[in-house]
Amino acid sequence: MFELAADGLPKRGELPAEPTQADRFGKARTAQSTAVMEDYVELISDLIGSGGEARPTDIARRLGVSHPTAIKTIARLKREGLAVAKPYRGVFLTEAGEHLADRVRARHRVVVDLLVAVGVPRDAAEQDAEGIEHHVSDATLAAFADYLRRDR
Amino acid sequence: MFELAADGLPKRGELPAEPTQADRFGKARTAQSTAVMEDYVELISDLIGSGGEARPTDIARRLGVSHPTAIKTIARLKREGLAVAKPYRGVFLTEAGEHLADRVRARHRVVVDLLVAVGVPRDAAEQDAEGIEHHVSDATLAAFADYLRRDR
DNA sequence: TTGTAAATGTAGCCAAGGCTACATAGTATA
DNA sequence: TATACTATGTAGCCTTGGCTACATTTACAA
Ligand SMILES: [Mn+2]
Ligand SMILES: [Mn+2]
Ligand SMILES: [Mn+2]
Ligand SMILES: [Mn+2]
Repeated sequence: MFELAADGLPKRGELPAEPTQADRFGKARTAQSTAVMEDYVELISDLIGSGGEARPTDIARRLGVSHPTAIKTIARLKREGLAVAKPYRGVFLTEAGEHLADRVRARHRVVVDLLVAVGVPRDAAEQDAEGIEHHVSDATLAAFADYLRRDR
Repeated sequence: MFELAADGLPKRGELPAEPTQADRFGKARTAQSTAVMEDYVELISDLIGSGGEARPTDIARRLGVSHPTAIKTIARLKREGLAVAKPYRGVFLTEAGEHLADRVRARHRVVVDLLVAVGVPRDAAEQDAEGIEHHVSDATLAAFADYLRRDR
C-alpha cells in the first residue's frame, strides 16, 4: 500500500506532499471543535464590554442553551485557561481569552462584511457568518480583508 | 419576562420579530449537526461515480477516520434513510441520499469558486470550503452564484 | 428581618462522533 | 486446499455539548 496517497493518486516523489482530502476533513473537524469556545469568549467579552458583567444566565439566554449547559462550557473555558470565575460571581476572561475574543470578533465582522459585499442579504449574512467564521483560516481572512479594502 | 427579546432590546410589537442572537446560534448548531452526514453522502457519491463502489474502508481512509467510526456513521445514514448497505457489500445511496449528494456537491463547488474569485489562494479555498460549505444557506448560495455569473 | 424569587450549581441522563482492541468473514495466494 | 492478509463488524471506552430535575445560595422587597 505504499506509494499511494489517500485519494488514490500516485505520489509524485519527495515531501512535503500536498494535503490529502483526509487532511482537509481532519482540519475542518478541528476547527469545529473550537467553534463553541470561540462563540463563548466573544459573547463574554461583548457582555462585559457593554453591560459590565457576564453572568451564566445571560450567556445561556443569548446562546439559546440551558444554564447548566452554559455553566459546563464555562468550566471548560476555565480548564483551557481562557476564563476565570468564582461561584456566584460573574465570568471574566484571562489575557488569552481576551486575545482570542478580539481575534474572533474581528473575524466575525470581516466575514459578515465580505458576505454583504458579494451580495448576500444582510439577514442571511448575519446568520451564516455565525457558522462560517469558525472555518475561515488566516489566509482566507487576509484575502477577505484585501477584497474589502479594494471594493469600497 | 415578556416584551423583551433575548438580546435585551424591547420588541417592536407584532410578529414575526427579527431573529434573535439565540436563534442564530441555534441554527448554526443545527447546520453543524448535519455536516458529517453531508460529507459522507458527497464522498459516497463520488466513490461510486468514479470507481464504482463505496467500501467502508475507502470511506474511512478518505475521511481520515477509523473504520469503526465510518461504519457507525454509515449506520446513522441508513437510519436516516440516506443510504443502504448489506454486510460485506458496498454502501449505496437512496434517492434522498443522491439528491442530498447532488446539492452538497454543487454547493461545495460554488463555495470554492467564490472563495477563489474574491482572492483566496486555491489551497486555503479548498481547505476552508470543507467546513464553510455546511453553513451556507440557500440565500447565500444564490448570492454566490450570482456573483460568479457577474464576475466572470 | 424574613420570605420569596432569581441565579447558580449539581447530578444524571442522552446522542454524536471520535478511538482501540478484538472477533469474524472474505479473498487471494502459495 | 490451507493459509494468510484484508475487510468488516462488534464491544466498550472517551469527550463534547445538549437536556431536565433538583438543591443551594444570593438578592430583593415587604
Ligand atoms: Mn459563531
Ligand atoms: Mn461570532
Ligand atoms: Mn465538508
Ligand atoms: Mn464537501
